[in-house]
Amino acid sequence: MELNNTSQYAIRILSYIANNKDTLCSAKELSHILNIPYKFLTKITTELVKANFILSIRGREGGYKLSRPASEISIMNILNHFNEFNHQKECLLGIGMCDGTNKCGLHDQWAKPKKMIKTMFENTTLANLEEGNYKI
Amino acid sequence: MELNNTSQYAIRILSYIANNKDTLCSAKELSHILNIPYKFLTKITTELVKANFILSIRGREGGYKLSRPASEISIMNILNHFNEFNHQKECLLGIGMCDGTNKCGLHDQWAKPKKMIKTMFENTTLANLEEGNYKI
DNA sequence: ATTTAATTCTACCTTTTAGTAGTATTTAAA
DNA sequence: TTTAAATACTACTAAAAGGTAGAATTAAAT
Repeated sequence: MELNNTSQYAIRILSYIANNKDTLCSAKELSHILNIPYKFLTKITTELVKANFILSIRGREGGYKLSRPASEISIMNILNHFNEFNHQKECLLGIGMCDGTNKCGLHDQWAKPKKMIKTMFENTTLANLEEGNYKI
Repeated sequence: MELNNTSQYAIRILSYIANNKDTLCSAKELSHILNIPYKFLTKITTELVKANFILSIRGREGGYKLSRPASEISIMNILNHFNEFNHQKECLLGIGMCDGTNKCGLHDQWAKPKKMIKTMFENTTLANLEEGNYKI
């Protein structure tokens, strides 16, 4: 009932980069400030580059920056890429597809919170995380 | 963003036992009907016995039954036992405690859905899963 | 040109979760 | 009293997630 480490890290990385759009962010900097193991972080950023969330500039003075406006990257976009929350009809109890005609014991109770979370993840973008003094 | 296998199995096992309160349920029967590997199932039922959700009757003709009325076992009770959803103040982004004065970027957005899920898990008991032809 | 500091690639190690195997214990039926 | 069928215990294996190591590549600064 929580996000896995990789997804959490990915959101925090992208969020930090979004908040520093005027400068390139190096892996070293990200690792220090976000307190994410350097080697694990670079593994994730490399994937974020391939998924086109960020662009990388290689070589000395290189680093990362967003590939598009922060307002165009939703939390749902990120989670989908890491296979979190993209099993729309998957059952809370893991018995396969769950719909009105063929549902698990928790289907009805789960429907409303699930929808709420889905909407929240879709409507929240990196731009929403920009202002404010949040934990990092 | 989903329940782990063990928790899912536990809920389904308890739910089935609740629905068959007039007979003892054997591990063999549970394994067959719920399609859960026998050995893994007995590992879980043994834990459910220790946690006092169910009673076991050993020996030939033995099996399991609820240790108390289905209405007194909530989904939250079960999840708490398996360490799902018992980190009340844990942050969605995994940066530790999250409250009004010290919060992560998603704290405010997450608050409402989280509360809703919590309430749902607390208010739903095995008795609520009894009637109806749900997937098993 | 060389050095330095950055990203990328390939491969491995560690921890947690999921699942299996075999045996011991218990108890009712035969 | 033996046997069959049930739960319980201990230990192991497999897969997935989390994390590390080291070398290769890139490109600006010197």
